[in-house]
Amino acid sequence: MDTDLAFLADCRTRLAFDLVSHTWNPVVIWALKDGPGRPGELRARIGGISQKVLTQTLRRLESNGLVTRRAYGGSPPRVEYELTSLGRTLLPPIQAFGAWAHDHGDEVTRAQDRYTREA
Amino acid sequence: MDTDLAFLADCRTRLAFDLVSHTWNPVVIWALKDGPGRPGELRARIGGISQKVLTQTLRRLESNGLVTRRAYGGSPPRVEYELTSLGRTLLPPIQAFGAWAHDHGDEVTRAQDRYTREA
DNA sequence: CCGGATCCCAGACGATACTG
DNA sequence: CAGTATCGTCTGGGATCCGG
Repeated sequence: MDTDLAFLADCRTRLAFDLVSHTWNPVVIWALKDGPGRPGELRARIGGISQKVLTQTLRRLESNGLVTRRAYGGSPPRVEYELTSLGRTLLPPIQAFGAWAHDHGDEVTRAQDRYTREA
Repeated sequence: MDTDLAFLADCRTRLAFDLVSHTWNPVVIWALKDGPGRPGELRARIGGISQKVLTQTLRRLESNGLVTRRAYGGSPPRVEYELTSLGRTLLPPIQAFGAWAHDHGDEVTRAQDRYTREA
């Protein structure tokens, strides 16, 4: 019963999955793993994310206590985002998925192809 | 650079996150972890999932090669879903998130409260 | 350079009713 | 009991323009 079903019925668990279930959350977290970053810089590291969505994502992460936003006034404006210690604790689980993807990604792709062909 | 950025730029990695980023995917996978299950039964185990969404989710998992669907004809109809071996390899990563939620879920909740109060 | 405001689309999810 | 169809809602995400 420990890691059994209460496991998923548990609200906190759902909460954790919500964190990952936003497409860009894990991507942005990972992009910050090596240290603070500025929005423009992050956009460059991550490919294919619009500026608006990046901001949204960072704000969301901030509201969850995973990221801090520091603004230095002035012109041009300068902003830096950084993982909190809480945010850093999420790196290993994210990494676990990355490793899984590395090991089994092809199988999923093949399964999809097979499924499509049979349909 | 290994687990660095190519990590997330990689399409296969995105693919893995897509698997989890559907709200119900991990929940259903976890509900199947102890063996095959019938839809009605699964709905009972999982709380708050509609029948339609459960079917959708199972089909999606099937199309990704994570679950098999076996139909025994007759009346009343009998169907069983079961994790594939590929699907089972996803259990540890999912469990990693569950563990994280168990350990840090409260902190996220508190962070959210703090954020809301400040806003 | 940052990021807010707006318009727009796709799809995830729910409720219900209906077929086999 | 399993599954489909339909209708409706809501939100994530993309594109773009504008202001600080």
